[in-house]
Amino acid sequence: MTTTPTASLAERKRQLVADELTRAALGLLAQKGFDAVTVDEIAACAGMSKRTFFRYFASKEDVVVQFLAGLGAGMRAELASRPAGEPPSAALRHAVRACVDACAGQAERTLRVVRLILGTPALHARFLEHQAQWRDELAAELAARLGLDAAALHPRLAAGTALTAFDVVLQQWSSGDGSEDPAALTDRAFATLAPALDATPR
Amino acid sequence: MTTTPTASLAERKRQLVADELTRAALGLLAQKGFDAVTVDEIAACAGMSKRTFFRYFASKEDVVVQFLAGLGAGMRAELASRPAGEPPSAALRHAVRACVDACAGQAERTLRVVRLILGTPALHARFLEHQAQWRDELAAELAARLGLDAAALHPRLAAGTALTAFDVVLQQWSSGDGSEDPAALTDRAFATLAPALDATPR
DNA sequence: CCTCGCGTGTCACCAAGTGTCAAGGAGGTC
DNA sequence: GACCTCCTTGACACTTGGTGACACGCGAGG
Repeated sequence: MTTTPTASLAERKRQLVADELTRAALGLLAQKGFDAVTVDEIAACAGMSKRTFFRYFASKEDVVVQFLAGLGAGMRAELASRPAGEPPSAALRHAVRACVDACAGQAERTLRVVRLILGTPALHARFLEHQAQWRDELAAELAARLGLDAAALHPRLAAGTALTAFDVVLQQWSSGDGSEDPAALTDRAFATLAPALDATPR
Repeated sequence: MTTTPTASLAERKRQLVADELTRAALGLLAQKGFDAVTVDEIAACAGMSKRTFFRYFASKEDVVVQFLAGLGAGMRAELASRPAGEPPSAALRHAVRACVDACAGQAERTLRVVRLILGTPALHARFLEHQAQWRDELAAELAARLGLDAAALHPRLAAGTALTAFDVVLQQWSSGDGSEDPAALTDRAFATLAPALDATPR
């Protein structure tokens, strides 16, 4: 049940196809723009049919946005792994930093994708939708840390505020030439926001 | 205020048709769900053709989201009209309050629309896209007030944080039975966030 | 009476997705 | 090697969102 070699093989084959589709898609989309490329084109460029594309990605937006899919999970995991005594501002800062550092790690690739997303309304919308999901998850994690109700105002506000910082940092980073250090931007943002994040909820 | 009567007449006719389409759409969508209603249906219910629908609304999402379209402009106008000496937290609070009060003014209608939006991924995405636009506008206004660069970190953070508050308040309000006072929620949220909004940018 | 402008309906068309079915390859059994 | 089974894929048809082109009807003004 754990990891039979056959399952692992099938899984790797699947991953291979997905990677090829992603590669073809990112290349074409970055070059010609989101609306000017059809799914048929992407599939043909990857050497398969449109139907296969949709077996791997739920939508044309998905192939771009899923490139960032792991970030949300990583952020929540990082937040969950922070020591319990740490103030929320520091814990959230580390969580966002985990994300930002992952992005900065493959800077040129990430920059291309982020610019594509921020410059394409349809993609931006999907990205924000993902972020809304992350916000709920971060809020739940935060509520657990603080012993509060997950539906309360404060954890949601704090999670949303932290994600706003992430958003602004991405925007700032991608609008420049990429030379600005996103980690430093993140720390500056959290220095401003810390008092609100650590406030005692009434 | 009114310009020439002829232009006003055409404008009012247009508005009439748009209202009829909106009415038909909101009725059907709230009743059957977003995906279960086709544009053909909406148009037929309003007594016109699909083509006409798309002459009034850019997309199926638009007919729902445009119902809230004025909010962003109202928020920015309110922010612009606040006295220059007021601290950012108070000015932003009043701006968001203007929005929230407008929503609370037609509570049952707004609640229906907001629940529809928050419960439909496609609509939620479009809504967030609008909000991103508002954020840029609020940041620009704020930068002008504070004499900062509109692309700087601080105005964007403050605008995003204020909108997070708006978002959380809407979410909280719509998830309850509507009896909770959104204005009070807004004030509580801003009480937490104020120190971050009024912080001096470095 | 004509015609000009405007809004609308009709039709054709493209692209995003989805359901369905048949073909083919990888692996296991006799 | 023959057979069977599972899984992936391609081909095709279909629905729906959305757009472009054109024709029709109608009121205003010559």
